[in-house]
Amino acid sequence: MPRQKVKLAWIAKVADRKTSFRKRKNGLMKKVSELSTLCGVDACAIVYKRNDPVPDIWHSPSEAYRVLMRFKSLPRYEQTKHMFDQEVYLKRRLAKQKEKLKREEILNREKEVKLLMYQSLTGAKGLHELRTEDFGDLVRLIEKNVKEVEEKIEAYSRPPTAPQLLTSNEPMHIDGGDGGGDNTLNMTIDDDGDNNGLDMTTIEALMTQERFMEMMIPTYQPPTGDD
Amino acid sequence: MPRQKVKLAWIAKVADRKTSFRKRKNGLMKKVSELSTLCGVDACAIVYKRNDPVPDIWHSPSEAYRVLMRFKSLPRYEQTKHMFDQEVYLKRRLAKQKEKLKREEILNREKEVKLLMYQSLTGAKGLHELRTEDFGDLVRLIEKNVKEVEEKIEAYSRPPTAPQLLTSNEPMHIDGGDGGGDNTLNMTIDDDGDNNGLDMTTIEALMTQERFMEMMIPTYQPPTGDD
DNA sequence: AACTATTTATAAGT
DNA sequence: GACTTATAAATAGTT
Repeated sequence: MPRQKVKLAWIAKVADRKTSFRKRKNGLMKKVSELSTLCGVDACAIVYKRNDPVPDIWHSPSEAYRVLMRFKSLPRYEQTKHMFDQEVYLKRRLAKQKEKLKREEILNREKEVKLLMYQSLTGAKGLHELRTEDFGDLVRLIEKNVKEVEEKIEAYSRPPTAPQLLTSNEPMHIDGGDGGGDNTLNMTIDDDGDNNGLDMTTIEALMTQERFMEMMIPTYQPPTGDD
Repeated sequence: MPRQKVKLAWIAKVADRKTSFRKRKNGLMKKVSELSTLCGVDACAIVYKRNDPVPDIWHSPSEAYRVLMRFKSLPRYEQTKHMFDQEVYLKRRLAKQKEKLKREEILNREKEVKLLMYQSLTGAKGLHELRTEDFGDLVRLIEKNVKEVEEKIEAYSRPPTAPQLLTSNEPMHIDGGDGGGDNTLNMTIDDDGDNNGLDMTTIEALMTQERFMEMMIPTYQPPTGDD
């Protein structure tokens, strides 16, 4: 798959197919050999080239034969028990990929909403331009941020003469706790549908508070006359 | 083989071996699948895990069974005809690697001798310091260079009013003709043992000729008073 | 199992 | 087809 990612489909051009076959058969045989050596297991591979009744087989003749006999002596049920087929195999890979995609989509959604929030706060985009489906998520993100800011204020305003004993498994954290790498407003959107009364009025009130905006956006500059 | 190149030997640590087995079996199955899809061939792989009588097998149950029956129906001679075994396989790889090594050694030797030549020419190393076994090769290299320089001089000094008709399969070439990539003094040492009379005196005579040295070494500076 | 630094495998091109 | 090269894939060790 170098130079270009190849589609997993029958190679139409004869020359290309032959070349690919030769290379990949060698690679496969090497892999079988390595697996067998490294892990000390019986393994064999059989490959029939087109128009050639004699297959290429990996493993010493005696061992391959032994492996095959071992297989043949199993009852049919056990033979097919651990067999993959194209469909089962691809379904597994597909399921795995879908899971991965889902994770990525969640992360993307977080970034999307965060961007919306910044755009709203800086006035680059008015709240009336928001799509309805974005609104709920945006509200939840803002609630989360507000809550964290409040916790931060609470933590800082606590009298230093009476330091709270922090337990080791609950350090004073202000991060969303989703395991994100950076420490800047990185928080998950808990999609539990619980919109507890934060509405447009609240948001617009927050937006008028420069102190809040300064905390939310490190690079925010309050409007001055010389702009 | 990431993080560290692994030795092709039985993995002693159980946990490592199990991990490697799982990963590599998956990889192998994927490879068989790809080979089968891309090249449209019948292929199957059978892997017996330790202490498990039921093997993991690649391919749809029906196809794998067909492949195995196809194999079983062959006469024993044909069955073993294309079989690899560890020994044969490793011998092939070894032979290939040895060939490669030989080529590299030849190229290394060329570079070594070329370096000796430069060192001798610049006086960084006196001819009396040369090991006997290097001397023959050095002489042959110098002879080759001299011959090529003479041919070049001949080619340039030919009267332009009577241009020679060059045949297409014999263009005016001054390179050593060994297929080397660059055009700078790249030539093979023909190890035919034919040392036809070029001796220390000839070499030392050449070394006193600044014009020759300038041609041999592009960066050569003739000694001046301000050095 | 997910991640990541590396080594391998390999598609094109020569 | 063998070699080279640039790139995709596999995977050893780590967390």
